[in-house]
Amino acid sequence: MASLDRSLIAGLSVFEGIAAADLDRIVGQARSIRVARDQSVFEQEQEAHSFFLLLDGHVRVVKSTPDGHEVTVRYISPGELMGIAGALGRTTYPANAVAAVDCVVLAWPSHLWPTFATSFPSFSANTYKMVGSRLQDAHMRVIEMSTEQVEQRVANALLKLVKQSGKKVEEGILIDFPISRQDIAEMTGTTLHTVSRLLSAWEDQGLVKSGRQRVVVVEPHRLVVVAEGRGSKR
Amino acid sequence: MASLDRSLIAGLSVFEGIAAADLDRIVGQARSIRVARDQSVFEQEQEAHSFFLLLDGHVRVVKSTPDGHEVTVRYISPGELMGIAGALGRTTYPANAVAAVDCVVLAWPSHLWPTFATSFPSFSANTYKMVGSRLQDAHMRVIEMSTEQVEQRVANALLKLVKQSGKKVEEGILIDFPISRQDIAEMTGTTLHTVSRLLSAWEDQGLVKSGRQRVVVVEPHRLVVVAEGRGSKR
DNA sequence: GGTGGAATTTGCGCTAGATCAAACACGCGG
DNA sequence: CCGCGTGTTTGATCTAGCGCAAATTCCACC
Repeated sequence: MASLDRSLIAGLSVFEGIAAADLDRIVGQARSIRVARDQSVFEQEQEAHSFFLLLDGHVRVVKSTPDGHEVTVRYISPGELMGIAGALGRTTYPANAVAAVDCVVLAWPSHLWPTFATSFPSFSANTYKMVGSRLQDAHMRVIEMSTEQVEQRVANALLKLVKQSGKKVEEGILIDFPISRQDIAEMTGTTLHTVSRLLSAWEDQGLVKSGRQRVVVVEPHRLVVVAEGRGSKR
Repeated sequence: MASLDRSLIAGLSVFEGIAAADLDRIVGQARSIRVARDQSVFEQEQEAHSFFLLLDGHVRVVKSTPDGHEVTVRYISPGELMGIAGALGRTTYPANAVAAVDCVVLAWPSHLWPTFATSFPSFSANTYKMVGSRLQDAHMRVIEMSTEQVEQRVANALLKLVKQSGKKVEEGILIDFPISRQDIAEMTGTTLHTVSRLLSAWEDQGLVKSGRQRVVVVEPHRLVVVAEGRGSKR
């Protein structure tokens, strides 16, 4: 196994407040895995043998319903933990995690979690803080779904993606991984058709520029206006 | 202050695996509070000075949006923790908690959380397990909102309430606290009008019996059929 | 350079459910 | 027992956005 360096994880907010020596001990027990685009990191209902840290790439976390619907729960960015089912008392993964692009992840066996949690209190505190913010996110999603219309939800989703993985390009801010209309639909609880119509309309107004699996937000602030329901309509 | 007895909390799943002496120490630091119906236990954005355990009654956890919408996040039943913002690294409460009926709660100052967590590992494990299942719940809600229609969501909400707080009466299973059409609408992301129409229809079919702030589920299994989208329609 | 498949666009009709509006019942306090 | 307020029912419209269908564009690979 290639030697893993603590520099891989030093500076990540999850590992904040942990001594260098401890970082070494932590990294020492991980193995690093390369995951090709469209391959899955872990799968819904599968035994949760490991938990993961995304080092590079982007991962889409998706839940499938029995009746064949797919709902995207979140996108994971580099530096984030995923698959921490064990820390929450679960024995199986609650969702599928699939690589949106080629990715590099670190994996630790789940049985290390209790040890880590007691040996490195700030690690566990940071992790639960993150869990808290995900709970928060999920509640926000519920609220959005209950009170906002599709147009606002899609605008919000784009803004969230921009904030998370925006990359400056000359035309504006590019969402830095391939994302289809269908993907956006699964994030917002609508259909690819409606997303397509919205993007077309926004493109006409100069808010965004989009192509096949590619979205560039040209005028974020005007998109914010739409997200708040103060768009041209209404 | 009346002496609080460890029997108040022994047997609750959150305190599972904790020695009697420790239970005494835990209870010893709590104060018990009576909360009248419609009064709030804690409020959104307020400083999270305490966390709570509901001993008796039912509490509705509601989030308010800036534009005046209210979304019910969950109902708390006796034995459940609430307001554990501190455990998740938050300093303010994320929602309002209002008593659906007269309630009795135990309250601990938030600053005790870190001590409790390290002194009673199983307490913290149990708590995070509960957080995990709430995260799970929230995701389920998002999925429901994205993929199911109102009829199914309302049926699901009733079934959840029945499971949580159902009380057998001669006509069927009563939801054991006052709940209005409006309340159900806020749980399911719809309007009181639609809820009223659904309940009327179900009453005609003999699935439920309902009155002012009162719902009795007569035939749970048939309601399950509706919840799964295999109702008479479609 | 062509070609097949996937992603996208766009039109059209339709319906679930919101919105608006009004009448109604229940239960409480006087 | 009466009235009043809050919760509920029910009707009548109106529309956002879904479902279906067909045309089109783009890309990857041969």
